[in-house]
Amino acid sequence: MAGEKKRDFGNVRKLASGRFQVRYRGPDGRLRPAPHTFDTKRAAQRWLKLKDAEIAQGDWFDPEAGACSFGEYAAEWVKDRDLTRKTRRTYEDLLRLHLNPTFGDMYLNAIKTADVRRWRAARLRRKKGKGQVPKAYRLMHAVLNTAVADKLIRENPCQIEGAGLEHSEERPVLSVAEVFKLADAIKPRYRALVLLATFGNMRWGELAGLRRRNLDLDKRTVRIRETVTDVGGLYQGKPKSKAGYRVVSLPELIMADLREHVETYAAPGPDGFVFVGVRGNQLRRGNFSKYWADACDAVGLEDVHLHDLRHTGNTYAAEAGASLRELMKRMGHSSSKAALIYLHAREEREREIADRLGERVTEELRGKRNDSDGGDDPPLPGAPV
DNA sequence: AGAAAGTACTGTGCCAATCA
DNA sequence: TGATTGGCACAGTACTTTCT
Repeated sequence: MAGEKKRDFGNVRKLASGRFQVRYRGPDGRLRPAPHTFDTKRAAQRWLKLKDAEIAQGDWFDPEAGACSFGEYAAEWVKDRDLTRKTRRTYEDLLRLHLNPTFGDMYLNAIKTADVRRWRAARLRRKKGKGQVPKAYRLMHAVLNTAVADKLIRENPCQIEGAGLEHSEERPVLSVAEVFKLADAIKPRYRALVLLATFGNMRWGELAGLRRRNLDLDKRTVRIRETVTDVGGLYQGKPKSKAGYRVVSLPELIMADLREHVETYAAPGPDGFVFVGVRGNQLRRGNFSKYWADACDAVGLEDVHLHDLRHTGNTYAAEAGASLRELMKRMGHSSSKAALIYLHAREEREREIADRLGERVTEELRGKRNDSDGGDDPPLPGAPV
């Protein structure tokens, strides 16, 4: 008591109602009332003590800090990030369509894990847009992680195991015959596009952005240097990653078609696009998809996407014995994970061949035993002729 | 190394504008 | 006047990077 001033941390007072109110001073010096009143003075003092300890340990959160709506905070979050147009757009859509209808007006500190769980369950019950749920969840998680870092909320309410995971179905692999059937069926102007997507392992955006000077018919190579994306108007971009810049060599098989295509359909000059519309306009997904659908119909293929050609071509390359590194280079992948999928496919194929081989041998042995005649079956696959 | 998070791309459908 | 093109909203998928 030697003149030491007692810290004015807070006080308890009796209200006219007979209940007790607590007020405490936060680290910022402002006096705040407790969120509720107390039956007894004892309970009120106890609460004040706990609050004191919380502040002393640096665990205190400004209760008003989280009093910012999720919608506003998320909008700022997106704005502050250095995102590409496309991603920005995706995030804005996810917020508007999936998150804000539920959380937009809620205060950050009011969102509980149970709310998130309920939201997710409701969304997953819907017929459409199920696939957007994990994406929206991940975005919300990321936004709220920032809110935690900003000390606006104590912890992230997005704590649902596996909610951010997506599993996509395996895409089909076409046979060489099917690829050529498609190439025959599609408008002649896009025949080369089908072949190049397959045997050059190219993405749509890479095909749409391909310029004549990057297609070397003598060296049989295609250089991937720029891509086209299509969001609120077309714009030129760069490949997905560093590895996306690449040179892919092409099989002789398709060179005649490519040559003919360039002579007949490509835009003029080295900077001209290899693939253009009837009126010389740059290709757009939305417009191309009709021709693609028609070709698929004509051939009787269902649920085949243009992108599947890229995978198909890669599976061919894997089956032809390309190494992991070579596959990565062809596809323009920067990590081995994606390419490993195709090696998997190759292994399965080899197992299939081995199985068939085994069956044939068994059959043949059985046949030998049954009729003494050896028969004149064709040779086994891989057997010396 | 595998899971999780983060980012960027592809696919579909519809409607309006424009061109041949 | 029908085919082509542009624009947009929404859905779906592929890939890279970071975390554990």
